[in-house]
Amino acid sequence: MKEAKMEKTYNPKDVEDRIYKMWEKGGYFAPKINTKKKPFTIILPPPNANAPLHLGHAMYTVEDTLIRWHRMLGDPTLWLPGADHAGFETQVVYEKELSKEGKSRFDYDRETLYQNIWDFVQKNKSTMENQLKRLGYSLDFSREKFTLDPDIVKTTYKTFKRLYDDGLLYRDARLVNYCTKHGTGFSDLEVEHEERDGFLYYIEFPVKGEESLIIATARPETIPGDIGVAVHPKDKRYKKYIGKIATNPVNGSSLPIVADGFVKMDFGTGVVKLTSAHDENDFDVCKKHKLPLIQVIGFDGKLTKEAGQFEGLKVLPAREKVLSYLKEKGLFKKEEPYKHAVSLCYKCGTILEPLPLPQWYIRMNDTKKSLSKVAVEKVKNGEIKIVPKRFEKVILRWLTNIKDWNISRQIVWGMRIPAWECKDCGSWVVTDGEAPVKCKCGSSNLVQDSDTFDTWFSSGQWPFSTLGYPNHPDYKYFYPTSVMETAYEIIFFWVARMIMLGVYVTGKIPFEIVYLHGLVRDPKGQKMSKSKNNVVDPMDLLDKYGADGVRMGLVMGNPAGSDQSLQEPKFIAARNFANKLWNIGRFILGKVEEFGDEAILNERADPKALKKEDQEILKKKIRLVNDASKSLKKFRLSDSLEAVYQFVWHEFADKYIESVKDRKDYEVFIPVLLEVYKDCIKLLHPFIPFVTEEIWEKVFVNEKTPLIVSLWPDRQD
RNA sequence: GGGUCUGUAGCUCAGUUGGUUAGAGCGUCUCGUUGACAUCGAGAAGGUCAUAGGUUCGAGUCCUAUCAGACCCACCA
Repeated sequence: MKEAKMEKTYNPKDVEDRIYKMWEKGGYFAPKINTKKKPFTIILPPPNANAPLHLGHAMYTVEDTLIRWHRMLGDPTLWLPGADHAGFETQVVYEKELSKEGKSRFDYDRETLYQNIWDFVQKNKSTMENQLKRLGYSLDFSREKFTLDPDIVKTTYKTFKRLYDDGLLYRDARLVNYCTKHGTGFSDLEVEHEERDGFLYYIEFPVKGEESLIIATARPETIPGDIGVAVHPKDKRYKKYIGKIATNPVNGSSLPIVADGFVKMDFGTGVVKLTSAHDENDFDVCKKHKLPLIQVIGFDGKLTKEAGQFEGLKVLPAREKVLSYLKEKGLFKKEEPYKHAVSLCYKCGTILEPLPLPQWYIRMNDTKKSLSKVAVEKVKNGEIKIVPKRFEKVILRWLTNIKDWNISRQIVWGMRIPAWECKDCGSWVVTDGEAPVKCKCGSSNLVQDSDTFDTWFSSGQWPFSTLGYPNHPDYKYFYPTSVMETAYEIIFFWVARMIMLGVYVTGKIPFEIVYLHGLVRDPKGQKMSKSKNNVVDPMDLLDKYGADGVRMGLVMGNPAGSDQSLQEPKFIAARNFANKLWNIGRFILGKVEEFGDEAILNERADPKALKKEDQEILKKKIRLVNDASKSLKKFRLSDSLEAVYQFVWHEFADKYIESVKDRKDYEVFIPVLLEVYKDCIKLLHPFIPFVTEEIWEKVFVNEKTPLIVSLWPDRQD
């Protein structure tokens, strides 16, 4: 009893590390597989292994709360940690590091660059692990995974090959959203759109044997790459032009005039120039009318030799030069202000150029067994539930309008695509990772695609690849997982793709519930970003308020799916609450000491001796257990925590404990104190694990097992 | 162009299927307490729940419109 003395205030720093090590040593994070019980599983959204954790990652607290709750319910509970190599993101971060040393990625060959990034990532990975531990997360690190672990890579490759064999994967030279600064293409999702003020330029295109056509364009610099002109088939104004030949006003080339329904008669002059290689609509139309591709903008962002006299100019200077050339020739008619959306690189804001580049695409929406259709079904029929519900509409909308997914990236960092091109017959050999010996044409002149996967292609398979699909006992037992908890920001990037790939590969849903949390913003409600210099390091908060304070401060008053702005008073209140809770323990031990009867710690009160206030508080406690549990079942974590908070502070402490101070019948009220206190400690443990575990050790000295594996109040015998 | 969300006490926000005097934290004011806790207690002030209609016996909660703000999606030259 003496060595269990409690300090006057709860000091997280003296406690957290020791308690966490005790949990780890006891092996409590690792579930015991019991086929008679339904497991509870969460796969941690793998943080990007290119930087320390940010405050948003502390929202993983929601997961730890659910995990600890289920562990206390007696479910075999697995929370599997991991880290994401985060292909493009990490390469960008690493290149920034390089530029600080005055270097760039071009100073290294592929292998060296890869190895350097690998080392960089390993360092970050171990920092992150320690940070996750400091937050108290009861992750089973014995099962930790990294997206570039050999078994994960193998699984990802197998999926790639299967998609290919099933006809759901193809290689095509379409126009890709290409960032000339980063030197890679993106999927549609990574493209940012922004309204910009620009001009619509009206240019005269001479036509043999007819009056000239006037064409409105926002991109005169692409005129050297024009390959045709289009009008609407029903447009009376231009009927007579169809089939005739217009002249390219810049280089005099011949431009067939075709009719196509895609032309908007009421836009501009109702005549469109066709730039096969730099506009998606035009690209499609040209394909239909068998007009060839002329690339006038290169992958370096400069005009190609196809642009003739404009070769070597960047896009905007080229625009000026072309316009002044046209003005000289008298073919420039007018310009008018024009607001339109431009596509930007989400990383650097560079205007993306649609450029023709062969990429691997996953077919999404155009076949019976399309990935998206199956995913839509699983959400619609309720097999997968989304919390909060409003995001169901969001994800369904996206899934039903989805386009084919470009998974090729022209970067080094990531999983190299297991596809080889035969340099003799031009066909491709796709494998599940092994280098092929020969092409079907017999040639062994095979060269591997230099591209890597979109990082989301591998993380999209995370729920089953981490569990060892298809044969590992973990996969067989823990899949489908129970909950996927993540930020609503990545619902398309990640959640939707996990559903599609999970169902496609395993035939089962990857998770039953999707719980989405919101952003953690700065105190003014601004998004945190390095450029705004308003980033709060979660580790600083940890030092100030303890892990419990940070966890509680983030969860309290924050319902699923809503953003919150960081409020220090919330963390202060949470820290104070931990201290209040702690002091209730001190009070009880003080009473035990006062009456000098330690045996009372093991005894129950005689029901007949209970006073009215004893019965009252016991009754209220039962109701509390009920309410708190119900809220957790509905994923209303904040409600659960708040109910306990109110009860502990304003019922138990302010009223009952005050009422007990003058009483002498300690053999009655001390057992009551202990009974109520114990259940409160349990109800709070999922939220604030450290202080509760420490109290458990100090006050409930006769308990056989640590609090982390004790039974939830309503599960007691 | 389409869609979603938000607007509740001075501040930051809860408020699940509509139901008695609308809640919390912080802040403010008064008083108390230094033997559980000053990271404390007792009490108080403070809200036409954005606005205008509607449904209902009854609406912060449902419907419509308006205003203000945030965000997401989108190939219209």
